[in-house]
Amino acid sequence: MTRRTFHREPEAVRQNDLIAATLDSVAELGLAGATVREVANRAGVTPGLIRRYFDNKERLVAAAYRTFIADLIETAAAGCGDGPAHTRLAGLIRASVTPPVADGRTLSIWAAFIGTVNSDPVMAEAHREGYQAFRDLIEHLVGECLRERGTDASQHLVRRHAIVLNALLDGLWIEISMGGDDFSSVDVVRIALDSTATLLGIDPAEFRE
Amino acid sequence: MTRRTFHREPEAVRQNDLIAATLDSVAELGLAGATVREVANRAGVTPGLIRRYFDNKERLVAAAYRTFIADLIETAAAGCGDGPAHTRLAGLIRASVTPPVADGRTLSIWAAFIGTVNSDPVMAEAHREGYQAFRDLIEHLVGECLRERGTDASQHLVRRHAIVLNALLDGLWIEISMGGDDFSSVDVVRIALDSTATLLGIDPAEFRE
DNA sequence: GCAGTAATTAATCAAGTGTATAATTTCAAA
DNA sequence: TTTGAAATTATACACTTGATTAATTACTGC
Repeated sequence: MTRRTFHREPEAVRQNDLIAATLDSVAELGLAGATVREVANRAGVTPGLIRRYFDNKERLVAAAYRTFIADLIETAAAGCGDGPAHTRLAGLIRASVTPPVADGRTLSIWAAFIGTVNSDPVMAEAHREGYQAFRDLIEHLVGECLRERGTDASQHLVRRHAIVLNALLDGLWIEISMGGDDFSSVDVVRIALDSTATLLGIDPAEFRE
Repeated sequence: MTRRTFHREPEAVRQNDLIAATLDSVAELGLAGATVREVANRAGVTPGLIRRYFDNKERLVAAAYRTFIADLIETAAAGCGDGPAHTRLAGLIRASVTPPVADGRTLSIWAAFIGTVNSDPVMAEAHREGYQAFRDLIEHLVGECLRERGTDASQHLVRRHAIVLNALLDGLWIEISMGGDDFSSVDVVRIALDSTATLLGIDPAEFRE
């Protein structure tokens, strides 16, 4: 009986592979399906190896969540591009309501993780970090946007607008990703942009890039 | 050695107790913590009994989800009261962003369940039912509201407004329930009502009940 | 009070879980 | 080519899980 052959990988690569395999497992099988053996199989590796890269399964899952959230925000933020603030904000919104940010797989992973936040302090911390980052990004853009057009941009108002806009984007993202409605006939990007403009008191025409 | 004493309960009562125990478990320990034994303990019952009321654990969890969603929507809808449509809509909004609809426990349960929807067809169906109900409720109220004030209430426009409003409420609900921000200084109800009025093109003053 | 039915308990099972460790294999350096 | 350290596999263990079944108990109708 011969052992299976294997080849070594740099630490960073193996970690990434394991994290990717974890996210795949969570997306397809739910958090309960992301067992050590399942993850190892998907990574083309033996279960025992996981322990060499992560102290325990909890750490692996937490690391996967951090990576997932960071990538998600980065992808959304990449839609900003550069230019005037209202263009960057529009880009962020567009990115938030279209794939790959808004899609079923992403929502599945997000929801699975969110469900643990309340009962798992480690996950709660990982969540708080990522969430704060997105909120700050929006608040910053909204502030710049208002200042750009010379309207009232007091801290209080900016914060208020950021809360509402953030909520709207979260909600739209969920609705779209869930896929329950048929948005085929409706232009979700248009809806998102027009609603944002209405909420911020901006002429919608300027938001259509 | 004597057995522990017990007393019989009507079928409906035991089922409710088991479902309530399941929801408590999910809220405090996450879905993974809602084991047959944990649920039985909380219900003051022996694990084996569960199988007399539910074919298997999956059914129990699905039943718990249905009950949870139905109660949640009912609670929110109860905020409507009666009167003119815009008053009822305002009531629904208020109820959606304040306890007991908007609170950490509710969000925890919701998130835990949502995380299973993608990988579990039974849960997916249970989810679709509840979600549709809330969406229909909003769409109906929005339509009535627009017709009430004589503005354009075409099916297309009503649907569009319902999508946006539903998203906004979902997002606000999540933000508030999550509790990350300190909404102590801000009046969330006010924010929700004003935003809705702005989106629907209604005078915010009429929305402050 | 008594008997019978059905709810409930208790005990057990096989399967799957995360973890630990020793035996192997790879690969880079000498 | 050889050697040694580190990555990887293989195996095993203790525990938890959901499920099953027989023994007991509580309650209902007579």
